[in-house]
Amino acid sequence: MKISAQEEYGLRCLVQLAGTSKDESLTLPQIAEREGISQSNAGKLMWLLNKAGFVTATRGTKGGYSLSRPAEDISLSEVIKVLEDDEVEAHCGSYTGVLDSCVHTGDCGIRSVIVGLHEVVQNALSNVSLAQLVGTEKKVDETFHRIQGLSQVAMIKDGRAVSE
Amino acid sequence: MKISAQEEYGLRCLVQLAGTSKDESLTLPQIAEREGISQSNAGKLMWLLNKAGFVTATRGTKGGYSLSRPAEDISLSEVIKVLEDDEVEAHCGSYTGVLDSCVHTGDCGIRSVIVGLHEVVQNALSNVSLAQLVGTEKKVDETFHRIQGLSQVAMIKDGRAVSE
DNA sequence: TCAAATCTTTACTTTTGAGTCAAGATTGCA
DNA sequence: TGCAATCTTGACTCAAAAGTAAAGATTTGA
Repeated sequence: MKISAQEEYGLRCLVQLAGTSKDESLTLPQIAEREGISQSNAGKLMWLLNKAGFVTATRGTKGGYSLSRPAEDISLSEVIKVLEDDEVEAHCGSYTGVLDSCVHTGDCGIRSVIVGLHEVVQNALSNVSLAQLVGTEKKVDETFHRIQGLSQVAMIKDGRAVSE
Repeated sequence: MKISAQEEYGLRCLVQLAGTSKDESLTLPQIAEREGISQSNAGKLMWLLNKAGFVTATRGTKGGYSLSRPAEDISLSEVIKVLEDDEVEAHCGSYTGVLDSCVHTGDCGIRSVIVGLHEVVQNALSNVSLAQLVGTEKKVDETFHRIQGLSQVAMIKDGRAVSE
């Protein structure tokens, strides 16, 4: 379970914009420099984010990119959904080994794990907004640890999960 | 955020063993056939799982693989930790763009997300055992949805997260 | 209108992960 | 002992993701 380069860099570019005052915009060279990536790469990412409606691009002198919506209203789950390139829906069609379709037809425990995991991740991400990533680590840490703690408690109280 | 081929197939091979009666073992050709992957690929995966101590391998005629511990005692979080090839600890050393180290030194909101996400996933997985994956989808679904529901409730009650 | 600044798009190259192959080592059985 | 079944290991090939490059399109301002 790993975040892809596209997800990470794309998110970072958005956070740069979120940290820029509302009436200003950032150009491709600026974004590239601030994130330590090439201008070409930044260009591709911003193109994706523009297509998805997160940013507005203006061409010509004095052009650049800015967020289309307030950073507070953009949740990470939306962003990641756009930046990740495969859908969970299609899962049974990938990882089919040497065959055309997955050997596990019908009732499949693995599938549940994949889907369940994706839900857990999306749920966690839906509780964090772009705006929260601008400042220090504290706010984010707090959010995740709250989710963390509660799940833990639930599992212990329930008791069945691990020792079933 | 995506599960790798190694994680998926490795897990599936283990589930095959978990579904085999305690005194029996499965050979490489058997595992490969049941999961629809090549024998070579299965060999590599089982070698990893053997090295990590999840399975015991016996060579020679009548040999094969079997679980080293009861399936009920093996949690998915342990398994995934072994099958995923990069550590979260090393995160700031990957995705450094064209530079040698990440441009975000010190206090970094992105890092929190990566680490927090990993914790959420590991926590969810620690509540599912190999044994639970053998049967139908129901048990797994239940577990994940329980985690899901509780996080959701917590966020709503708290209220700050999304609309801060 | 023209040139400079900027985004857009497609094609190409590089890198990394996935998968295969083949030779080697160990065990059981006749 | 010797052969057949089985796991082990490292090198190799292939495919997909990541990143780069270059030509094109749009806007602003002189």
